[in-house]
Amino acid sequence: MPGRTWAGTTLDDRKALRRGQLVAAGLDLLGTEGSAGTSVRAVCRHAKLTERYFYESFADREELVAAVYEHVGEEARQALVDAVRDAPTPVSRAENAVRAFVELIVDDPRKGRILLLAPLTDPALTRRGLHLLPVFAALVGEQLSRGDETERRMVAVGLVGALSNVFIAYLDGSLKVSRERLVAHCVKLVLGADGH
Amino acid sequence: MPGRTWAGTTLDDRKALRRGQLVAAGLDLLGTEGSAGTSVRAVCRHAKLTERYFYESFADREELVAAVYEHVGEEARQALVDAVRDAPTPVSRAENAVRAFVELIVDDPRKGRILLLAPLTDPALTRRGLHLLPVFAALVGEQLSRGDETERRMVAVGLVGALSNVFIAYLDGSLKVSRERLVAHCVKLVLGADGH
DNA sequence: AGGATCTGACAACAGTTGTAGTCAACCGAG
DNA sequence: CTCGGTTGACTACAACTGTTGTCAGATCCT
Repeated sequence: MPGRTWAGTTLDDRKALRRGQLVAAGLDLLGTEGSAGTSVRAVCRHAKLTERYFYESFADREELVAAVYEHVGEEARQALVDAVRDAPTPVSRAENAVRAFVELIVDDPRKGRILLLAPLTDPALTRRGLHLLPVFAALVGEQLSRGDETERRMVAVGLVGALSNVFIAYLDGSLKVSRERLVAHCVKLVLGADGH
Repeated sequence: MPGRTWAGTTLDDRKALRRGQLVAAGLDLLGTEGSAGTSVRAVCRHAKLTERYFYESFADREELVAAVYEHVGEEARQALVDAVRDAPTPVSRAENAVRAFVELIVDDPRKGRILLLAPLTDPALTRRGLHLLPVFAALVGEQLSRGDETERRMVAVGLVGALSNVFIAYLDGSLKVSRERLVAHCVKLVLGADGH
């Protein structure tokens, strides 16, 4: 019972479409204007929809922000998984992963800002503890060869912090360096964190 | 011409005292409730003063936030300078510096949160580019022995990011580890960033 | 005691926020 | 053609924001 069709599309189709527009608008605003500029009204204006449709897809502002963050996070996770698969040596794995991530955030700095900055700046995300960095850190930690449980965890947390900071500096232009050199340095960080 | 004395204190004295109360209240709110909870009204409520006295000492909300941040930043800077002075070897310098910083933010996590998180989360600080981490990073960079200009800069940025992330994880309890071990690990990070 | 000065509570302004509701217009299936 | 689901513009609400202004009363010097 998807309801009767309308202009060739079912109601659910259009609803999903509108949801997509809202998420896209949220991604745009959160990635450029930042958290403060991402209000329900601003998102609706940006998506050229009215508030009514906002609450059709999201219970409140928080849900939208979470959806945007998870959307970007999933994209990044997928990119990393794809990059690491079929890479035989640890060195090539690190290189591929770093390169994939750099490509993602250079192609679209909004996503980098959302991934790295938003969880620190938006109450809706900090309140939920919605923080993918720990998740990535855990993944990294599993790859490490040396040390006991907490040792690996500390190393992973530090490594993720180092990478984040370097990326952020690169993103906002305060670290002027070629992309190749950025990648090379990050690879060195990743490798250095493990085997030393 | 300090004006006539009042209840034993001059006007300027009381004005400075009120300013102190406001900064203290701002520190408390910014370090616990975060940026969103640090409104002019909330600060005044917290300091048990009325808005009138707020604008007696600060032109606007931004000035208060900046004052709080600079207050905490100066405290940290002083603690680091004191810790490093009279430490002969690079190793003892690193150890003392890390220990001093940990003491500062363990004694009072509000200060850690302000120092590490606030510049990322509060528009009043990001807008001013008021970010002490780059300053610290620059200081660290000068201490490094190897590499050319940009190389040192990248290393310093990464190191500061690693330390920040470890501290933040420690602060919010997601990194459960003894203080001694935290210090030891951070020292290792600092030393490892340079001589490898 | 008189009078300048300082204090604190409070109101007012215009703005934005999240969230909910109303209502006329539209559209396509029967 | 008509009727009901769908749309979008709009208003309403209460809560908050930064900021400025008012005004009665307390305080202390002369």
